[in-house]
Amino acid sequence: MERNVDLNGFLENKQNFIPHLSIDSVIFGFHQDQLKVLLLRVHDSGVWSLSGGFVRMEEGIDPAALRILRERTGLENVYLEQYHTFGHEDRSKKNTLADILDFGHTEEFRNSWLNKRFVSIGYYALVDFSKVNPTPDSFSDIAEWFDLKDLPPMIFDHREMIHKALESLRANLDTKLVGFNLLPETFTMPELQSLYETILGYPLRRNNFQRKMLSMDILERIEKLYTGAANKAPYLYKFKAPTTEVV
Amino acid sequence: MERNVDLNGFLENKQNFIPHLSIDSVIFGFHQDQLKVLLLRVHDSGVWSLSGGFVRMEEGIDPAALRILRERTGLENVYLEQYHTFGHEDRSKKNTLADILDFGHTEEFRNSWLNKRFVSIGYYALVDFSKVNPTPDSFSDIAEWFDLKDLPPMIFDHREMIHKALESLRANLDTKLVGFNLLPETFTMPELQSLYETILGYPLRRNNFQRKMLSMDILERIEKLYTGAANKAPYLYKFKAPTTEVV
DNA sequence: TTATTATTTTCCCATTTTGGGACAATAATA
DNA sequence: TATTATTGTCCCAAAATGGGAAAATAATAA
Repeated sequence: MERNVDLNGFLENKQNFIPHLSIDSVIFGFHQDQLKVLLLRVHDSGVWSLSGGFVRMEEGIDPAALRILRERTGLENVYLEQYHTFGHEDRSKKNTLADILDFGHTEEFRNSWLNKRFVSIGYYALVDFSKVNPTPDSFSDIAEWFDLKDLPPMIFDHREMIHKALESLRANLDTKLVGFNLLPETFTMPELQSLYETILGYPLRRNNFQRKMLSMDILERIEKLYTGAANKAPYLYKFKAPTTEVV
Repeated sequence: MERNVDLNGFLENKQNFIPHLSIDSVIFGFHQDQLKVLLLRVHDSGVWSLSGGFVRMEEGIDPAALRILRERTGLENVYLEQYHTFGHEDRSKKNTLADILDFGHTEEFRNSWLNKRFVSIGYYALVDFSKVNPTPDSFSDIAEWFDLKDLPPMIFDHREMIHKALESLRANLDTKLVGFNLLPETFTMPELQSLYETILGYPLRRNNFQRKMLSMDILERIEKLYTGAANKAPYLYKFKAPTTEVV
């Protein structure tokens, strides 16, 4: 079956990518009290993948990760962190592109550098959900947010990559104060608490959470936010330090 | 100048290594109250390097790291942790092997896959200093321990790799309790404290350190150690959990 | 105008953890 | 038996955390 898949010279490696090496980014967002990841659907399949790409021969891996991220989200300044490199010998043998994509040039694909074993450098990105413009790549037709607790079937070992990224995010949450990158410029204390609870996976006490956050002297209190609800209006805060930190 | 360097078919990549990808391990040891790293001297040069190697086409990166470690130390079960992947576009452009090694087949080397740009996966290993049998590889003639505070000139970006490994070790010291892998089977409390102080780089209080260690219920108190010194003999301890954890 | 309701914010006290000084124990030597 | 150099233990103050309760307040209902 012939499908309208444009691989932009990928098969011939016209862009001179490093072979056997890829980059995959877990793009985290926060929306409606849920932690989300941006996934790409492999062309006309039920299988999804992380935002990934390759490293050009003269390109650093951090710039490559930022480039890929820019292409998938439209964002320039993103909090990006390299968390682990995945290199199990069989990691790209299950749910391969060749298994999924049965477009015209399958034979050509099977023999191409794309269908070889890959070691993948894992990054995770923290973005403001509302600012992202999800854009599919050459291998996918849809870019969509998924709830972390309700992931679709995924290519290769991408599910484990997400799992490990979340572990790393949790470990960095308190030390590197990265959570703010998932929120808009201003936010309320309950919103911030919900973010923390969602990432950590367990509830926190309002009083103690607020005490801890305020004691760190990293938040600036703006005005109150009147939502129209029949209760006390929460304060808006903004993060004092620049919220985006690029690798 | 012709030198007796045996590259074991490296130049022709007879072992079918993944190109542009390497593994480097920072091997930490602890000796005479000093944190040490095992370095290899590039053949007949004053430049040293980490224990490194390449990944075979059908080999996972963790097994590859263990294989390299085994070759350099003679140890089978080592605590090994992947901490960062280094992929700056220029990282292998300064202090290159080609600059250092001017052995006969320089021209062949300059054109070989070895002289290309490499992305390197960084691991660090924690070993019992006394059990290591330092062994050079094809590119080096001596393997030697260096004090972390007195490092020699190093190839590529290996100095930064060590620095970042130490940062990672420090961050993991309390959470993963990895320090014990640097000590022999049994050790005294002052020895353990010295290890912690050396890694962290600042002094700790005896009383509080002991209280903390004992409260974790991870140490088994053995008999006393009589050294002949004119003072109270310290207890020997051993770590309850298995001290080696392989990636 | 006043009570009610749903939240947010603050306060306070008990408990736990940590900081840090002092003392007790002890192995060899004088 | 006293001395010396460590190691091991104890204790109290200070700080951090756990957790309940009260105060504040924005809209609505009476």
